[in-house]
Amino acid sequence: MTRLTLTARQPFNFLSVVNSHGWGQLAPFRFDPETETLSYVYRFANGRVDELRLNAAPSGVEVGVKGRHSKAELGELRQAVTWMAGLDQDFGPFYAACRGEPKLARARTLARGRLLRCPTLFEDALKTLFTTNTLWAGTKNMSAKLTAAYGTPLEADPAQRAFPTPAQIAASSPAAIQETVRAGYRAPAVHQLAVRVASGELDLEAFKTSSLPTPKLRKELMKLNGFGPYAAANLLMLLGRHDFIPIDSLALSAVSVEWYRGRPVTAKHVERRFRKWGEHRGLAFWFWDWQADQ
DNA sequence: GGTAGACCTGGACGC
DNA sequence: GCGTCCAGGTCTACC
Repeated sequence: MTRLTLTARQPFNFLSVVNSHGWGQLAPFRFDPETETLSYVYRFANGRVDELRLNAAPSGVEVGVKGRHSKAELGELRQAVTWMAGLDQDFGPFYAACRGEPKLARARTLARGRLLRCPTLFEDALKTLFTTNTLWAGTKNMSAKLTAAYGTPLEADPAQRAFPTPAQIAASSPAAIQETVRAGYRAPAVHQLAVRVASGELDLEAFKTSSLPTPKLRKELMKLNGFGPYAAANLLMLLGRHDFIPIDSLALSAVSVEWYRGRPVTAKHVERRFRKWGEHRGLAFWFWDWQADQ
């Protein structure tokens, strides 16, 4: 077993990352609450597949992976986990903005702000697509079925698979994806995204380091088939851009209970309530202590 | 710019 | 076991 200890910018809380949103429940992630271990079946750039085991370390994250690995593989692993757990993200300006707001009083003490991410934006994009117009059980199902149908198996335990690459999905067809993944009308969008990325026509990963202003980046994301305002805002949050709020039905309901005595509200009401948080809008919304949660 | 309806799946419910 | 209803964002057509 190889063990790496990666240091995070402080404050950092491993469980806050794991529990930041539901990604830890989506294949090929798996979380064991007893040991507080987050597992992920990772596919290296050279095609090798291994299971990563992530645990809290005093100053960041400890990564365990079976077998011997080359220097290049370990370097790739460091880079991947740093991205996934947002180890180098700085939330100082957000915490400063939270001062004086009781509804965000716990943000700094719990080191909230980081959102668990997948190694590739392609995987985050497909999972975001799987959250649209369905219940959470459906999102989990579609992620699990896509991984099981197209991902490369782990040699030691073939029941476990890595998330499929764009090429693996592109080699299939929308009809096959609809049938095996039960993705419904989303299947053509899933296949089209995979084909565009696999062919090199679309460099999704470049969005991670894009210098485009957030509104322009949002426009680019909304050009993708199946990505409307909610999905684009969700991906922007994962990219560390927090200017837009992913407004779904739960968001409308939470804002309705919080400020409008349960009366129906629209996206404009949500935006109005969080306008003052500027570039931290998404974070303020995401980590707000909602009445509806109590 | 706003609204209505179609797109799919799976869970809940009634019979 | 079967049929019906409902929740969930995006897209398109229409006003």
